[in-house]
Amino acid sequence: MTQFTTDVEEAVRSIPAGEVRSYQAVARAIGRPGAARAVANVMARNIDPTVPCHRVIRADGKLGGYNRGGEEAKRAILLSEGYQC
DNA sequence: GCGCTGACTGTCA
DNA sequence: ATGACAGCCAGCG
Repeated sequence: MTQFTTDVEEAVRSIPAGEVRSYQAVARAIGRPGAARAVANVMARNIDPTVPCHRVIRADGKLGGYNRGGEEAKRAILLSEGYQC
């Protein structure tokens, strides 16, 4: 586990339920603007239940991806949390 | 230390 | 508006 990963997890954990943040926004929050791809990489490899990675979507409003059932599951979770996509 | 990969992003055609 | 291309960053072999 690297510091970068830890920072990403913390930033994602700070996202309130029903809200979403783009990978770029998270990257900026941890002081690495432009590292959106690296952030996505952390999400993809690190499956941590303490991190609401389903609240992290693309900057264009698309869901992006999910390691636990694909975009369908992600969309379902977001809907159940109150996020209208 | 080098090069490839990916749940991305912004720009151009 | 939709698709293709290039740029950026961290992790891994």
